[in-house]
Amino acid sequence: MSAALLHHIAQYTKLPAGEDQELLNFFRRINVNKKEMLLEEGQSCKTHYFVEKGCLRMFFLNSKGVEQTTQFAIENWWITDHMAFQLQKPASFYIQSVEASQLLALDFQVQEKLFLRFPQMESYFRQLYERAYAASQTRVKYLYDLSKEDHYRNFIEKYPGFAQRIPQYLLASFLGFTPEYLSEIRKKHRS
Amino acid sequence: MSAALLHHIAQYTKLPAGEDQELLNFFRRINVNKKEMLLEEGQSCKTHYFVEKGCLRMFFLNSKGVEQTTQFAIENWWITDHMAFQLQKPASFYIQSVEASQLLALDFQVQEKLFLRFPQMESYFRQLYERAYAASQTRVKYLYDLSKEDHYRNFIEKYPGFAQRIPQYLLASFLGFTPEYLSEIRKKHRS
DNA sequence: CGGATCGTTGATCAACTTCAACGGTCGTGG
DNA sequence: CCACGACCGTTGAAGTTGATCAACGATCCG
Repeated sequence: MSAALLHHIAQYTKLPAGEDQELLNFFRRINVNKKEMLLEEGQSCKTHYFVEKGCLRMFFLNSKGVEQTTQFAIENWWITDHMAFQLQKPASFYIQSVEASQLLALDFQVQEKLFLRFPQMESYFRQLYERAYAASQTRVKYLYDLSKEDHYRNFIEKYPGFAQRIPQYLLASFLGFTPEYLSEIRKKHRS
Repeated sequence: MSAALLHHIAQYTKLPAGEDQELLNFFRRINVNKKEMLLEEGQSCKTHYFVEKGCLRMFFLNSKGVEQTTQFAIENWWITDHMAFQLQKPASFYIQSVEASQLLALDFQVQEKLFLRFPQMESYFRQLYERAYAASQTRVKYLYDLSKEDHYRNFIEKYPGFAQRIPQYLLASFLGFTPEYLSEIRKKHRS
């Protein structure tokens, strides 16, 4: 049980043997159904989520009031509104389950205690954030460089199968264009 | 001397007293003139740069062969191609000085020794990357939400003065549009 | 079975790019 | 210290990309 997180941590750092359960005690276990809201804009963001099973998404309401998805989190991904989490300020994003999901939750106050008790976790998160930031640099590069159509092609090539896992309007929202335009691209792509 | 980095670190973590010089020995001091290249696409990216004084920029060549600036680094900022740095793979970005600059350089191999000798530096970088990633989430939000014109307005409001420090074509490149269009926006903005 | 939600299609429209041309200024060599 | 060339910012016309709006059919779920 709960092997997912421990296995993930083991890829980055070596934890002391026999203390798995004590480590897991720092986390809350959460189960959610489809379309449950885990965070809403304006709320305080107390929690960092690890997805054991399922899929979450992060989005915000853009200046026209339309939901704009900025991130998905599937198995073995962490997700939160980091600006709100770190500074303990009101969130500017929503987090919602796309599918029924099993999560582990790490609360802000608990995190500091976790680092004191397991210094290896500081190293784990250092490496995790470093990678997340690196991925973000790459993503910004794509956002600058790729046309909407190339963005679509790049996505389905990089994450084959995932496009089938989510409704099409969410994919359009994530890729940054309208469902109508996605429809047009797909038509062109088929023929 | 070199107070800038120590002062920056002190904002995130407490270093042991009297060991400043030993800490600084892990870094190389570098001075560059205007427009010197510190990293080029395809090279291995060995170094993480801290700007004590001056300004660097990161850019890539887009699919049309045009330089696309993705990041500036001024005083007290760190900069590197993180994907290439972490994985020690060929860089996909260029790093170039915008002004004559004083830098501190932390090399990849040295970094691991630094963490062993000064565990607080692991915490410093964990917090730094966490903030960088948070800022990146906010940036992606802007990239999705703001029109090019709003992007310009938002930038000069958030970083007053910086727009005067760099040539206009670099600002246009960073904001993701053509110098011609920036010119048009500025005209509209004046009147 | 019925209503709401989702994907598709086509027409019109706005934002931004591209291209070409011109004037100003900066810095470098003579 | 001057003159020349290269680079930079601006302007306007024409062209693209992708958004918006409205309408329709399909499908999912209660």
